[in-house]
Amino acid sequence: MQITIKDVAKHANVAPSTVSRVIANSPRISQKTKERVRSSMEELGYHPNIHARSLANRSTQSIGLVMPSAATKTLQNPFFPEVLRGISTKAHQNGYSLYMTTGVTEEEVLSGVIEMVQGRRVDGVIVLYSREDDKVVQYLRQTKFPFVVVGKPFGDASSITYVDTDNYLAGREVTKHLYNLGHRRIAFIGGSDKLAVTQDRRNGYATALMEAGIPVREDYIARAEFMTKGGAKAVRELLHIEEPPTAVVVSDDMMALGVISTLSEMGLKIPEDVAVVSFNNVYIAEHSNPPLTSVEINIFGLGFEATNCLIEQIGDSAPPYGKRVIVPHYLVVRQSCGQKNAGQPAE
Amino acid sequence: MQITIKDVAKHANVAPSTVSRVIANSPRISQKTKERVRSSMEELGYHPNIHARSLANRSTQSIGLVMPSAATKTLQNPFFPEVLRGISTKAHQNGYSLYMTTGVTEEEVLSGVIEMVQGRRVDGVIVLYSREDDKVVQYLRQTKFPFVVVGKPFGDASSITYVDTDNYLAGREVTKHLYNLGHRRIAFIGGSDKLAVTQDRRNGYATALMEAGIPVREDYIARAEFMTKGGAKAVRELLHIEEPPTAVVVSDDMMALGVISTLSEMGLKIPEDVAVVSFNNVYIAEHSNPPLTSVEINIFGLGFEATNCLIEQIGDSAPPYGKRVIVPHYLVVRQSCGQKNAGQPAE
DNA sequence: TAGAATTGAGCAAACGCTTGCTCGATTGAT
DNA sequence: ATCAATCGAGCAAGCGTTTGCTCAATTCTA
Repeated sequence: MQITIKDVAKHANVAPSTVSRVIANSPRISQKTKERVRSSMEELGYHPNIHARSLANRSTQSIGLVMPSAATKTLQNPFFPEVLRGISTKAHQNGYSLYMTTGVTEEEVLSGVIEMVQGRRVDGVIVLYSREDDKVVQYLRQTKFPFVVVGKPFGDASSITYVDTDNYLAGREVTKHLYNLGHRRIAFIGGSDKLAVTQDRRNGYATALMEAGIPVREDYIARAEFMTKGGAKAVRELLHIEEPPTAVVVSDDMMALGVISTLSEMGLKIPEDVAVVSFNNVYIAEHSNPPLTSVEINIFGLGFEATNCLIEQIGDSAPPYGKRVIVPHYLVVRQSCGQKNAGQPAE
Repeated sequence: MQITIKDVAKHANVAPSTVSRVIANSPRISQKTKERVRSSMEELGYHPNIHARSLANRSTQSIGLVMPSAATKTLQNPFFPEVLRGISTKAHQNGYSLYMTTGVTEEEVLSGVIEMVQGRRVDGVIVLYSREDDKVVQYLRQTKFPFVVVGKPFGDASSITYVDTDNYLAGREVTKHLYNLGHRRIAFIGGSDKLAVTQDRRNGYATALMEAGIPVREDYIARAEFMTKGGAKAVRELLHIEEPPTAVVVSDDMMALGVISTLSEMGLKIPEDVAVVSFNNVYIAEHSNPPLTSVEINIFGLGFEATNCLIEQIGDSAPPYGKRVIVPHYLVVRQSCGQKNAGQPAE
């Protein structure tokens, strides 16, 4: 059987409550007693039972992670491991551990979350995506359970704590960069339209075009799955239109990988024939062929900050609801977008 | 406050114990009562408190994950997300959730594990690596706590359940493949020597050479960190020796990425000047430049099977200790190793 | 139709820990 | 030297479930 607080108490010749207070390092216990109890704990190899503790004081020291449905697919995108690193680092620093549920459908994910929350399995939740009409966020919000979103939430964003990249700005900058390189026919390939990240980046793209006096062509905007396959498919379509783009803004590195390998297969040179820029600057962006120009968004930082906010929220009962943290980004220029003047000038 | 079993009991006009038995779907409860209780649960939105349940039950429905120390670094290698996918899939199918601790030093990891185990936070543990003299495995084994190792454990492997690739065989095959391509000066770049995976692959490599009548040269064997940086450094050293190798077996795709980009930087062509093969066939192996020839080891399957074994172990009290599962692998030939006759024939 | 067997549900004692109160012993003030 | 204040530690009541027993009601047997 397990060694319980009673065993320790007996061994140290005190009451269980005293042991408990020693663990909590309560000032009500004398130094002498504390030492005696501590050495008993040591000697017996005592470790508190987490469930008993959580039950008694209604706090687990853990954080729930919500992945997009089909988490299992998602894990293939290096974004998630990286954000996980950030989360895990901060969580660990503060003595929290991580609790993951995965589900393949939206319903499964939601019920997983409900279980975490109602079952008091976690103290707070981090939602690793932001999707329109998302049940999870709705639920979390209405139950007033501590949570933070990675990405910009929909609806009444002002009341939700979130950490995000300024994707709108990033989209604008990237597009402008291509414009400055001489490109005039610039396309956009995004992931699911329901995702905030796609919308923001696309809007930034459109704004940049408008600022440059270039009309936004619907047929230059493609959407696809967030993986290489999606990118491959999308770019194929784009290049079949009459006046094919000379540059393309891709909303995600993995998609961009798909884009560039497809272009190579089609016999097109990057960046000479088509320039490519994308977002996230995941680990492998630098190792693709050619290396990807990509927006470094500090994914680790997103995770880290999100966890930070969550822990704040859990701690203070005074809810600093509606806090928002924007993690800075910057463009990392590599070969895939070409040099100045390398693009085909307009008309 | 939370809705408890008592609330449900009151609402359905039964005793708490009855509610509990309804949840467990005990045959001792009549169909009628079950339905009544169930609809009460539904109506009140009842969800059992996990901690109370675990406390009473002595079972959590969760699995502990042990990452190598510096987990946070490790997460950069796509191996882990992928194995996580496998684990998560199987775990989810069986109603288990995942519990992660991370630590940066070995001691931290160990104490995390002890906490999980002694604190009865998980029902079993999956160790995601295998290292010589590993305290975690020692501990787990001596406490007789259910666990399985991904990778081949050291010491008395026969008493430990594990799932693994036949890395020895894979190492042999890969080396032989290079030999058949005409290479005679074949080097090996491995990760930490303490890791079973490195040792096995290296031994396979050495065996293949010996079988081919080629002496194993110590200066052809390099070790490095398990990431691109490591690969880069190692290959630079290898190419500085007098008779540089014409082919190199790299123990990990990420290292191989480092290798090939370093080679490119040095102005060497792959596979013409140096052929490269590696292991794991992670998602991006196919997207590197040139695409990597790599051994597909079914990482997902490793995770899945490991979870499967663990759940078996948790379930049956009859311990099927010492089970071992070998997940099959196969070589995926891409450009990085070149075609037949492309290598430089010996002498 | 009486008594035995069976069925369905409740009682209450755990599970291991926390925490508001209580209370004796020490210390300090007068 | 007396009484109040202070300090250190223990008592016991939870926290929300599970589960071995008990027991009343029902069904069956003879």
